[in-house]
Amino acid sequence: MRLEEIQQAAVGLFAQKGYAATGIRELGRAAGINSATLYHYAGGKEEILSGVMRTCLEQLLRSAIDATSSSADPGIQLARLVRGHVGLCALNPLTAKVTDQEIRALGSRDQEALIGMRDDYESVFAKVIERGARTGVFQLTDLRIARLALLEMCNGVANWYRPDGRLDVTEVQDRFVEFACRLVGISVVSREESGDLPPIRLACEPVPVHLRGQNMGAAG
Amino acid sequence: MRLEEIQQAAVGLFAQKGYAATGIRELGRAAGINSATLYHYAGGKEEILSGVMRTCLEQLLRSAIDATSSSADPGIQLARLVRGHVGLCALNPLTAKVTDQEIRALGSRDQEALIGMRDDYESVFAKVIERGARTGVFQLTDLRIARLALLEMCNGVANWYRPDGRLDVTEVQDRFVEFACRLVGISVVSREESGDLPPIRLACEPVPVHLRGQNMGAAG
DNA sequence: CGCTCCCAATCGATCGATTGACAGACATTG
DNA sequence: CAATGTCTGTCAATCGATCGATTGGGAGCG
Repeated sequence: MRLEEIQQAAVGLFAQKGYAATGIRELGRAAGINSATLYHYAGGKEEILSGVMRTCLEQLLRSAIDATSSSADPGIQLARLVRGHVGLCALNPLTAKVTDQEIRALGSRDQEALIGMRDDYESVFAKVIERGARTGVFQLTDLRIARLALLEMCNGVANWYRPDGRLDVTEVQDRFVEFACRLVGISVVSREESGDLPPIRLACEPVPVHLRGQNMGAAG
Repeated sequence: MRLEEIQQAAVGLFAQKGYAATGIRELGRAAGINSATLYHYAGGKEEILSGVMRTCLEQLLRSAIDATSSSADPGIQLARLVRGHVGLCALNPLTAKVTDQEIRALGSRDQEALIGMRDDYESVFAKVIERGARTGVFQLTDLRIARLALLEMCNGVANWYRPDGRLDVTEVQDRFVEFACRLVGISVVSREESGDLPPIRLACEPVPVHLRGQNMGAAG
């Protein structure tokens, strides 16, 4: 699929230089095509960005719904939310970074839609935290600050984690589940309790160097 | 001072739209001067950005040295570091956001210098965390992940806190000191122990609406 | 022929930066 | 006092370059 190659090239450049500082000729060059051809497949610069962000937020939302549907325990729900979020940020750091930082680059139409999706996602966290605090499981003074601190902490993974680095994703997830549990004042939820749902690599995420040339799973 | 007005206008626009998406004519309009006049006072677009970032990082470094010099207890040192960082992010959210996100926009000269300052600052955190873990005060599995999670959590304050909002800075500082202590596995350091060093408003930070027209302290 | 894929060339607009000139304040002259 | 020179502050106009986007047409294939 030519669109995915374009998206991968775009995500790489957007994450490195920012959306506004990246030209469409540069995008074309990185994808190996002329800038005019880029419009044929992707429909324009802004459409590339909004498509990438929608892909990322849809996956986050799906993961959040999964995380809260298989147990009613707020601690386990929180651990699964964190595991899913950190897993996505770690496996798709560039996509996650672009999604987190470039909303302001979009026109008001796309911007409102994507902010709505982000709000939906964050409200899942808010509800879990609220229920955990109301039932006396979590020990928190200010629920809003706790949610913001937790989400920023998890989002930050996209700023420093690299799939070709020394740390493996599962270990980072374990560590962040531990942080999250400590943060809300409960004993640490084990990996068995929080489940080991495999994180998903998004199609728009550039393939790291150490995975280049590998069989991608499906028959080609 | 005309330079500070320009910096304030620039920080406001950079934080809202990003450095690359902000034109110098737009900067001039926001500062009430012609774009050519802007060069007379500030020397160019990139120089404005690097000046703002240097101001911010210098203040952070000074605050970190203060935080670690008045006590040898790793817990108290960590609490003071967090209090200082959160205080600066809360009082100067736009400057902090720009400083955190726009390093990539600079040329390699300024970029290297500022990355060096940031590394110096983060290494203060690293040393405190290392000593706290080595002496058995902190309960941590991976020191690097803990440092990164902690710093991202604190940096995030700049993304949501607004000085004209409902929360007061001290309360946010208290909450984040609590989170930090929980994160490293110690009992919460009280406000008395961590000190109440008043956070500083940077000259480049735009003045929030609710403070407009007030006497700024100095005569004249 | 028709269809898909692709690009060189070009559009008007805007970019960061520079130039040259004008206005006013102030000091130096006769 | 008036005339002149100098310096600072300011901006309209302009520089070449690049921006996102579009056009028209060529290459390859069925």
